Amino acid sequence: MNISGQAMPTGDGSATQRAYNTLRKMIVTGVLKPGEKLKIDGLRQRLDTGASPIREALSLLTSDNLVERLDQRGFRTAEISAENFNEILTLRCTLEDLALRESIANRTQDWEEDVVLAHHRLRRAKTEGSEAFEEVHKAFHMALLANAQSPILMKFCSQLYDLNIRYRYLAGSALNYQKRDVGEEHSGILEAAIAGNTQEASERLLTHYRLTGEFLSGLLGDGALG
Amino acid sequence: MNISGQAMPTGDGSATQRAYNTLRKMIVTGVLKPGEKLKIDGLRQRLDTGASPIREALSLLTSDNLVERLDQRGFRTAEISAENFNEILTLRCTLEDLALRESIANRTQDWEEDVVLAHHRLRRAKTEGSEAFEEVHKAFHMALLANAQSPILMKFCSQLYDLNIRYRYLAGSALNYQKRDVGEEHSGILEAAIAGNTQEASERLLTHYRLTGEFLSGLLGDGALG
DNA sequence: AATCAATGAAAAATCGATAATATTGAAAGG
DNA sequence: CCTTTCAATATTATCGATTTTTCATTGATT
Repeated sequence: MNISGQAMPTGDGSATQRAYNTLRKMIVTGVLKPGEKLKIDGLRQRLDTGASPIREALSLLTSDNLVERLDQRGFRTAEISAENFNEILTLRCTLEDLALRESIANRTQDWEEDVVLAHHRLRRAKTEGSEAFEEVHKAFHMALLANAQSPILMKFCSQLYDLNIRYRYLAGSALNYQKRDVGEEHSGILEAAIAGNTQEASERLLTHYRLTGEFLSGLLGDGALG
Repeated sequence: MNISGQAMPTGDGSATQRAYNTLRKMIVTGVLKPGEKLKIDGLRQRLDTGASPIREALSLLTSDNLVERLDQRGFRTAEISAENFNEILTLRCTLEDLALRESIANRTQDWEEDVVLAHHRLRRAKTEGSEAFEEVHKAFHMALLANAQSPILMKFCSQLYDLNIRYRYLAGSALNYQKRDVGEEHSGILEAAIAGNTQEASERLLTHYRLTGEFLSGLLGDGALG
């Protein structure tokens, strides 16, 4: 398991793992649209690989809730909906809250350093919305939770993070209209966490998520997405 | 998705799905031991099918945390440990508590009938420990949660249920030495749930899990398992 | 006009064979 | 005696071809 807690194949070892990484990115970033039929042959050509790696990668993605498998009728990307989004947001808040509190309860110097480092990288990554930014953003949030010593919980959080970020990508540039100081929000969470201030860290984290959540939820309700 | 909320292939349609169902059962029931190497060729012969369905089934099981995928070194069943067990128990209690409360909050006549029916089938299934019993037992617990209207949460609970039941199977007959009236525990949960008594239902459910949990945890600590 | 069955095309699922990779065990060297 | 190296073996991963299933279209029948 990698740093994010996701059961993500490492690097570019096998064709299956390359396919998994590529497809996951394509779905999360919206290159493959929600509900889109995923034809094996099309993907095979697109990723320049055989059918077996594609099928295996899609099987893995099925259990990440990013792909649906229809018995004998192939695969398609998961649909989006306001209900689905709200479910993700709610679960995320519950599980990350749990993980963060546990993480802080177990806090060690090593963990504090990891979190500070992750935060530094996040600050350095200027362009919000870019692929590089999203990567360090996720890394920061996962680092906060990593000390909970709970691999399954981490995996759930990582999965939910990806499901959520998919909606962020779909909203695209609309998100930039938000008048928020996200950097300030991150710093606040970091400070509270390393100070061992569980309650405040949790509140700040959940607010951080809910602010984006309400905004996206509004877009979904208007039918601006999908 | 089926009644349990698990992303389980339906029936015996494709070879992949048969393989998935069979392998999952074999792992959960301990026919395949924890940490055991899963050689493609061996399974291929054992299940009388090709390598592709086996590999796909194993990929699916990977994301259920029942199988580990080692880059270019094949598959093996997930290891067991006291930490892993405790993590499963803790998460299960948190998530099922959440789901049950939501389920009760949304309660409808249809749901009540579903739960009563599931409970009846559970009572009728005499022989505890048998495969048939375990099936209706899971069905009962999932029925309790089903009304939470939260597919992802259901899937998590179903997954955790299977992970947990695996330890129960490994403990095997040792469990029978417990002096408990499990039937009474189930009835208590049922009554509280359909009466809309959220707090009591939740407490009874968690006690139900923790009683078994403590017992199993004891066995694990003694090194009686694994 | 609507329903149903047959047909052909498209796609998915599966198989068998091959290529790539890891593991094992024996021999050589320190 | 232990470690390292290398070849033989076992196993995984992947490909290309075949089989099976689904889907869409057409034409017949009620």
